[in-house]
Amino acid sequence: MNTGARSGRAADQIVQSLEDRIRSGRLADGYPLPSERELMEEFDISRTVVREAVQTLSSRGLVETRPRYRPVVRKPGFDTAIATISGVVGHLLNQPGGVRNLFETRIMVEAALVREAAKDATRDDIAALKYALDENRMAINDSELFYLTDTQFHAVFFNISGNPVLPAVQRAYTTWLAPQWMRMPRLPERNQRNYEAHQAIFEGILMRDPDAAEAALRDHLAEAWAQVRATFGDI
Amino acid sequence: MNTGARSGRAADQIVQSLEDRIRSGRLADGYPLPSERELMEEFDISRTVVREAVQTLSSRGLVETRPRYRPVVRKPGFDTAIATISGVVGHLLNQPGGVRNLFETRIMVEAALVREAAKDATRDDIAALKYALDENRMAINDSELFYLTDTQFHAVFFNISGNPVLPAVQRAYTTWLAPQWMRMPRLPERNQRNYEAHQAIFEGILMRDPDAAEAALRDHLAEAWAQVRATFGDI
DNA sequence: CTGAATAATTTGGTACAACCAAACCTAGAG
DNA sequence: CTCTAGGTTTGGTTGTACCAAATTATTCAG
Repeated sequence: MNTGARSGRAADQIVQSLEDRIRSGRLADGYPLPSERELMEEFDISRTVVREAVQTLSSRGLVETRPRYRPVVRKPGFDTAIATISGVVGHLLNQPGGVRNLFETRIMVEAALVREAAKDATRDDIAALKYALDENRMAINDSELFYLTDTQFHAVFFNISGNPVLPAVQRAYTTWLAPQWMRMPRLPERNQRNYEAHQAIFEGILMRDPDAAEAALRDHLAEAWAQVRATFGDI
Repeated sequence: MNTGARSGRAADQIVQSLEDRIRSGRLADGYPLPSERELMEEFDISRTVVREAVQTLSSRGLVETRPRYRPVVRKPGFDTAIATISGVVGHLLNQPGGVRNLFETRIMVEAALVREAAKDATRDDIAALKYALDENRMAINDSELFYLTDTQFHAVFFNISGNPVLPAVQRAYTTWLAPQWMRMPRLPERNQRNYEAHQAIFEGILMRDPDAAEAALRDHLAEAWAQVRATFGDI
């Protein structure tokens, strides 16, 4: 059937339909989509449209496509949402002030989290912090490992509230800001200083002193930023 | 030339190339993309691949496509990034606790902004707040207008820092949470209470008292949330 | 000469058939 | 039972063709 350009959007109906199936679970998470040829029969459309629909689903993060593999259904999570905008963010970060603007929001968010931690952290939360801090200390002489434990330490703050948005946000920050960090010289003495900064934040939380904890966090991140600037100049 | 499936990604190269041209300005913002047939000649590929590339660009927000019109180049901004994930976010909000999780992050972010405002707001910032507050008061009896001025008042906080990410974030919050707000009964007495809450926040900032301002903001948003729950139940 | 009506051309949306190469599946050899 | 060889399915790509809307060129009335 050749109906030409009806409304200009044949693929959208397919997208809608598949979207419903994914949300309802009729297309189960982790399983491959029906083959393109099956879909074109089922919906009575050309493969062109099927492929367009699949691509749309892919760009919305509802299916995961690798070249030459069957698309795999993915029920979207917050990480999916973040991955979706990574492309655009890449552009924004390359603009003047892009990295700085993003990093500033990170400071703001994490400062808020640290305050909340200082006010509300449970015994378990503090134990988690202590553990992460110890891991961090033991990695001072291994810069690769230190980077990991550093991230882990900060991650604790994003996990405390239990709100699933926040860990995703942290992963976004680390992903997007990683290119800068990765290309910076790894100096053990910096590790030492960073560890001490972490310790100061931890102290503030232990003391239930939001202002002190926040101040320590801000110092820490401001210094990190200064190091970035010293390496890359104004970005 | 039929080279079959070489590497599985012909469109990606085109996307890359066009992306560069957009970023460098050789494809100027606001102008239409070359026609599909021109592109297929220039890159020596089939129209299928051209269309696929264009769709990818569209999904990344680098071009704006309307059915039957030439795609228009759009240099991405933070709003573009937000628009890109709106689809996925829609899914997430329909999940249990989705709205709540998002609203909680909004409280957190805005609380942080209010604190910063209380600490650092300039004379101009405070004037802007005062103006928004007055507009808000004068709209108490017009629920439609009140909603607007309400949003405007909160917007001031997202603008103070000058970081362009934050206004985009606020637009995202208002867009994504609007469906709930829109369907809630508009009662003048609620307008009155909300105005008073805004006033309290403003007072806190005027007094340079971050704790007071934050507390007022949290009360305000918590009450808004309570109203949402009263209307929709657990969501 | 101007402006509106009209014709010609371009361009995006869709369909269909065919081909390649990688992934997948199946059956037979070891 | 494992492993390999071969055939089959499937995604990636091309080319051609057609329709209808958008754009441009042309014509003609005022």
